[in-house]
Parts: sequence; structure tokens; C-alpha cells
Amino acid sequence: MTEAGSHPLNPRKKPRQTRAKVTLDAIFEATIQLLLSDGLHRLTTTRVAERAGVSVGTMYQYFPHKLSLIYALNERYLEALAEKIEATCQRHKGAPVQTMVDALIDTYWDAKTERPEVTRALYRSVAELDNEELIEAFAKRVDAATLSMFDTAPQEAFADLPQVNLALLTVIFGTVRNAFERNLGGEAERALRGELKLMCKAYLTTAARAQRKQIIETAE
Amino acid sequence: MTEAGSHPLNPRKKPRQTRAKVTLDAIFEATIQLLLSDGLHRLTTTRVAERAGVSVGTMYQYFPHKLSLIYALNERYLEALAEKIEATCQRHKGAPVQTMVDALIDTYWDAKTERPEVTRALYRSVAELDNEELIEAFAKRVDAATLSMFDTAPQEAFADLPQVNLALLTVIFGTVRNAFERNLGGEAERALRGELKLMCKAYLTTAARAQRKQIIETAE
DNA sequence: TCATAATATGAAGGATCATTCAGTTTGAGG
DNA sequence: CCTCAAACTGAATGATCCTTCATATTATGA
Repeated sequence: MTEAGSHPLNPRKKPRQTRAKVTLDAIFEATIQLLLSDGLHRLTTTRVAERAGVSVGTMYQYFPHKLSLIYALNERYLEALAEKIEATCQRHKGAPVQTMVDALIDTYWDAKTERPEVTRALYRSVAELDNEELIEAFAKRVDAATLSMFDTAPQEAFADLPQVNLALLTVIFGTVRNAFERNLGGEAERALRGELKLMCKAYLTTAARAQRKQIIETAE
Repeated sequence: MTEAGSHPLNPRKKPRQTRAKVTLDAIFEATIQLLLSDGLHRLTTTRVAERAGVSVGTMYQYFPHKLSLIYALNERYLEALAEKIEATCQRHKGAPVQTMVDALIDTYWDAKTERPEVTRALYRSVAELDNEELIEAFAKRVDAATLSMFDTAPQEAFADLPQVNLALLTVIFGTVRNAFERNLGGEAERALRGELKLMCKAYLTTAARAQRKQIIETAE
């Protein structure tokens, strides 16, 4: 679907000199701006180049085609996001699960809220991509990070931690996405974040309780 | 963003004769098929017409431009979905909240799972639209339906039902969307649905408990 | 049956764009 | 300072595609 093209999505070459790095940054920034102001279907290689202050040809030195530019942009964004999440997970190893969940939600939500318009634009642009690999890679990475964090939670045991972990991530990420899609006002958004935290924590409590019961039953 | 065009998104005219209704259906079905097989950026007015077995000109009798076709398609889909949800809400008035939540989640998830590929294709296509109105109208309608359902829940009181309602909907819809985006296997998907139900019910329980406490405090 | 409205046709116009490549400029290392 | 590779240029190419409109076909109901 959406066809990755017979050409690879990967960049053509990496910048070796400083000016090339500057150029690349300019291209990415221009892409974001155009995505913001005009949307993906108005985004033109010529316009990107123009806005970035380079020529079209330059773009094609780094990207084999237009989609690969969008792809790289999202890759970059997800990379940064994954790093933030991993850092948070590291920082909260051994903490109570409640703290973990709050931190996870805050990290993710804050990251998305930092530049809300960009977030929205990227959510949109990624839909046009052959994004399975991208999403999958990101998901695997985050799965692993949070899993290893929850694994260190004291006084908690879950029958199926991976399942609980997957559920939490899907719910959190999905909720945030939907919140952005609905463009809730700042107040409603803040309230929603609180409810989401409540919900996740309530879930963890009952999930742990169920596990305790299961252990008891097994012992009998 | 994405520009609705200076032209309106609304259809040009409604079919009066039977053959016109047939034509319209064929056009919609062809659109879905092309969305499925080639993705939005390969979807061409000519190709849609061809697949539908009509001429391009015919399409333009009903839709002022290509985007309005996509728009109408999503409108149609959301209309059907909203109806299902409203029916479920009607059917469960007065039931215990646990039952309500289960029914709501099942209705939504089942509807999305009925034709998973179509769901995915529409999720993608709607991203290219100026979809705020569309989403907002759907959201308002569903909000109202579920709100009036939860309002009839016996033995439950929530400090801020609208807020709880919004939270539930955002979480449920977001989770389902994310589950589709990640293309989880059927097994993982089923498990996730169960966890989502658990989570929502755990949330409702603690939300109601908090309210009870609040009432007591107020009474003192 | 006939007049009129509804529907359908599809070639042609007009515009936009992605992508290339032959040639130029700039930087780095010796 | 000189050489070579890296980086950059942008007009030209070739293709795709949306949309229109003058014309043709089909239904309706009087």
C-alpha cells in the first residue's frame, strides 16, 4: 500500500562536510514548515528546496524521492521520542509503579505537546507512508524500555507482564493521538491527562490484585 | 491545512433516479477498493471511474472534486458507525456500568474489525482531509449517546460525568486506532481488548469510589 | 407518445510536479 | 597553492492527472 516505490526509502548518502549537515537541517525544517502551512499534498520538492534555500538537485543528493524525505523526517522524530522515553524508563527503575506510569505518561504527552502543530502534521504525514517498519521499530524499542522498567517495580507481580505492558502502551499512545486529533482545548487536555493516569493506575492495581489471587489459588 | 479548496466539500447533487444511486454506490465501492490496493496518492479520478464502470464526467456530477469524494466516503462510514454506537447505548440504558463499558468497547471494536483493511484505509485517507468538522460532528454525536447511557447507570455517581465520559471515549477510540496501526496479530488483539475492558472498569470503580468519598466529605 | 429533466460520456485543455544531469562552485588535504 | 572529491545548481524532460463541456443517452410523467 501507498507503495514504497521500487526505490529504497533510505537516504542516498550522508553528509560529510559541515555545510551539508546545515543543508540537511534546512531541508528538514523547510519540510516541517510546509507540512504545517500547506499539508502533505501541497508539499512540493521545489517548494521544499526553495524554502530551505537550496536547489532541488541538492535534495535529490540526499533523498532518492519525495517520500523518502517524509520518511526520514518521521524517523528522526521517532528517534528523538524513543530516546526520551528510554531516558525516563532508566530514571524510574525501582520506583513504585504509580510513579512509573505517571512519568511515562508525562514524558510522552509533554513530548507531543511541545510543538503541537508539528505533532499533528507528522501524525498526518506518516499516514501516507509505508510505515509499518517505522512504527514497528519504534514500538519494539519502547516496548523493551518500559518492560524492563516495570520489571523492576517493587512489591508488584503481574501474571503476564508483557501483556500488561503492551496494553499500557497502546492505551497511552492511542489516547494521546486521539486527544490531538480532537484538538481539545488546553483545559480539557489537561483534565484528560489526569484521567488517563487514574485509569492506568487503577488498571495496574487490579491487575496486580488478580495476580496475587492467582498465586494463592495455585498454592492451594 | 490540507486546504478544503475554495470549493465546498459537499456533494454537488443527490441522486434522484435509481440508476444514479447505483452509480454512486459503485463509485464509493471503487474508491474503497482503490484505497485498499493502491493507497490515496495513487487514487485517480480516472481510475475510480474506470473501476466503477462509469466515466469521469459522471463522478463530477456528484462531487465537485476528488477530495470531496474521500470526504463523503468517510462521512458515510462515520454515519454508520455512529448509528451502531447509538443503538448500543439505547439498548444498555439502565444496565450496570460494567455491562455498558463492555458493550461499548465490543461495538466499536467489532465495527472496526469487520473489514479491517477498509478500516485501515479509511484511517489513512482521513488524514489527508480537512477533517475537523467531520471528526467533531462524530465526536459530539457519540459523546451525547454515551453520556445519556451512563447517566442511567444505577448505583453510580461521578463527580464529573462528562469528564469521565470524554476520558472513556478518547481512551477507547485511541486504543483501537493504535491497535490497528500496529497491526497486532488476532491473538494479541483479542487479549488487548480484554485488558482495555479491565482498565476501563477499574477506572470507573475508582472514579465512583472517589465520588462517594467526596459526597461524604461534603456532608461533614 | 413527446417534452423535459436527469444522467452519462470521454476527448481535450491546462496545470502541476517529480526527477535528471551536465556543468559549476566550494571545501579539504597534501 | 593545487587537486580531487564533495556539494550544489536549475533548466529541461516527461509524465501524470484534475477538471470541463459539448454532446449523447435514458427515464419520467403528462
